[in-house]
Amino acid sequence: MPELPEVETVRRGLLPVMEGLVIATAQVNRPDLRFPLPERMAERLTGQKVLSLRRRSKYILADLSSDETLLIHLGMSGRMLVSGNMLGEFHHTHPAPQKHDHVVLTMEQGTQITFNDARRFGSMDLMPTAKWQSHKLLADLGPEPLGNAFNAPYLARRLEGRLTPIKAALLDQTVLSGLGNIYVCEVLHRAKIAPTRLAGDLTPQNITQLVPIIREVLTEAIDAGGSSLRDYRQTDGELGYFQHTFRVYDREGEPCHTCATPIQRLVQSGRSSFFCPTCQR
DNA sequence: ATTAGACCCTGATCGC
DNA sequence: TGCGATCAGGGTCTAA
Repeated sequence: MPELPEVETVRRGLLPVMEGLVIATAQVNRPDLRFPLPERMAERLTGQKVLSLRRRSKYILADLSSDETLLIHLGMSGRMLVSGNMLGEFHHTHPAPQKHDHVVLTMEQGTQITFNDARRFGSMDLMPTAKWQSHKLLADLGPEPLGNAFNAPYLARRLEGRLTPIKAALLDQTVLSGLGNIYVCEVLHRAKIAPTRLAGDLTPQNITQLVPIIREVLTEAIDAGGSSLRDYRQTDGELGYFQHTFRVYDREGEPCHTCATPIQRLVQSGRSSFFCPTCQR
């Protein structure tokens, strides 16, 4: 599942084949994703020009000429794959339809954009563009980690007094939006903070260090095209390569790059935390 | 108000 | 090779 860097990579991959261009047809193969697809989605997309393609947290938003916005969430296993006639280059054939190709958009110049999602935790919705910020899935999201509203005073205020582990607090999308399991693990290792530390027990120095580390990890991951473990692919089917840079995630038993102590794994609120028991306190 | 746990669904992998 | 248990980048909902 894609976290912020993977979603941003997908958005950048879709940009040249969607923004400013018209959706010729929309085909829905399966409407029962995480939530049912909106009423008459295919008709509401057909003939619309995509005015802009934005990202909010782990969501992609396509603003349409109809004054509606298409909201896309990839869930755990969702992919957006681009094929066909792209930017004047002719890629001779469309790939064979795959299992779990739930929605296929065909753009006017012939590009096909396929939403494939084996687990169907992903979702799509349509809403009035003017009201996008109050959409149920977006209304409670915390600030973008790469934006100005996310800073040390803000984070300190949100963590103050919280008895939950810092791991859980950073996964809480109302605190900040965009981090997932991988990047929280990586951030906490770089910040030398144990995932079990209570959020309210972080020192002001911890919090001051955390903010630029979060920005750094996410920026590096975006530059690497995201992380590909199992499902995630860029829009051209290529893998991201940030996984080669992991310091702790999925490295249980392997030596810490800093001190050689074996990386440990523990389960917190149902998810694996990977950490170095020596470096992270 | 917070927080932990079950649940949603499919597929890959591992141990037997 | 087969089979069950376990695990997986997400989030929502319920109940304590």
